[in-house]
Amino acid sequence: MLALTAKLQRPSLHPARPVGLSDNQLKLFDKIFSSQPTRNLEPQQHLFHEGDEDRTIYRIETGMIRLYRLLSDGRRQIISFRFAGDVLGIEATSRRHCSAEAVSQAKLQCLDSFSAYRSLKDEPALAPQLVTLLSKELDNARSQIAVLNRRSAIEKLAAFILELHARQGNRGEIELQLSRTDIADFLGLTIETVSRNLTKLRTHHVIQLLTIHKLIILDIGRLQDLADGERDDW
Amino acid sequence: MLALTAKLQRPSLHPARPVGLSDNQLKLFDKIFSSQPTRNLEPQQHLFHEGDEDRTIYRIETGMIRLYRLLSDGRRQIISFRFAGDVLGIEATSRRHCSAEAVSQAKLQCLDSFSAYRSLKDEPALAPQLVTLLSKELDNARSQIAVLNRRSAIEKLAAFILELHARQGNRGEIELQLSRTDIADFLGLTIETVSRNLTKLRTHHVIQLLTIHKLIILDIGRLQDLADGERDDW
DNA sequence: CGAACCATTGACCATGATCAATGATTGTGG
DNA sequence: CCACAATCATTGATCATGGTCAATGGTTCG
Repeated sequence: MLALTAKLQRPSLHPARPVGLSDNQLKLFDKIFSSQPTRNLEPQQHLFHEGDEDRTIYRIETGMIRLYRLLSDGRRQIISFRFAGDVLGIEATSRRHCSAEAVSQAKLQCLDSFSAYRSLKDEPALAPQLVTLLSKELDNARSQIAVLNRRSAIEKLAAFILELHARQGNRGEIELQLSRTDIADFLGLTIETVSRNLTKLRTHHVIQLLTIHKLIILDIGRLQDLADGERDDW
Repeated sequence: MLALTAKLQRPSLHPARPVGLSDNQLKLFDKIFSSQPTRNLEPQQHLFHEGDEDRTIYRIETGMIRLYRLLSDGRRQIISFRFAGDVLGIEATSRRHCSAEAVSQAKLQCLDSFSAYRSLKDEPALAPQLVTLLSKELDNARSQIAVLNRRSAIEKLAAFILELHARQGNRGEIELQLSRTDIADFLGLTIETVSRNLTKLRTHHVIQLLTIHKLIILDIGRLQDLADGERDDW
């Protein structure tokens, strides 16, 4: 999921532990994934649904995927956004725990779990790496638990922007391929609250909105303070 | 973590996927854990802290453990409560992601990760089981993400009580070994809100409080409805 | 160009946090 | 064993945050 370069002990949307793999781990996975078929997804197309029995493991080559669950009242909780290099679906035991849907056009490498477990026999070094991968996802999920609770809308949003910023290589312009609804469903807010707080950041010259889906950070220190819950009584 | 028997699609505190292991999985783990040393913890004693480098894996024999993280403002987010049979700490990669502390007196079996990975060589069937175990924790964490967000205090509390009830074998009396602060830190509420909503449940004859740490469910249907967000405008 | 969708803004309201006081329970030392 | 302190829980009053409803403005696509 998204990584964030943040001070230690400061709860961020996700502390700096990306789900992706280190270089030598990548090599092993490359070897396994390389001979596998790929799959292309159009925006809004589903990869799998909550409850599905399929157990394919995917690695994102390009594009962006959202994982989500539907709540009883029809609301959608986005669990995580996943990017190129991330691995999806190792966690499926008998059924999918959540749905996966393309945000942007995406290309994925597919690996059925039988092949994966066969590979485990030839390649025992793979097991600890699977554990590592899952551990990072778990860490990630737990970070979000710590974040979603009892943090104000502005804190969540500031942290989210910083996260995207870090994830996109700290470049000046930040691409929001996401709709306001996506952001809201991820942060556990309404679109109105997201919109209002973006405006607040804008009018206080912390960010600048170039278009609806593109923004620049003007005052990253301020943004960091906000994400950390430092009080600013504007 | 806690398991909850709830209708499908109805978000519960945790859908019915307990972290514990199935019988034949237990046998394998028994074999590995059996020759290992144990450790006893007094209430409020820590097993490990966030950031620690130790990578021991534990299985709870008796007692109750809470996993938590500290937020920058000093607040504590309880990630999960763990009971007898649950396994802790497989997810540690280089450092602990969260702290573990005994709620009640607890006895744990310890397994250092070197032994675990050595066992993996002799026992290749173990790897998928480790994955399963972690997957369940991940599922669990994600369930809590879906739950903590945008659910009212009464929904959270009702679901929590049902969870404890299921976890304690659906017996009449429910033991709350936890303080109000524990509950609040788990559900992302304040102790005042927890207290007020317990009172609300009490005055509407949904539960009865025997002592501060013991309660009976009087109207489980009502409680279920509340947990599911069915509107009751008392 | 118009329709459909998405985002913004405003007014109002409900929920739960905060501050504060009182009651209950637990633990400790005389 | 009681008395006192300390901790924990309950209850009340007030307030702020963010949700809801509603209207308007922008963007995109056929």
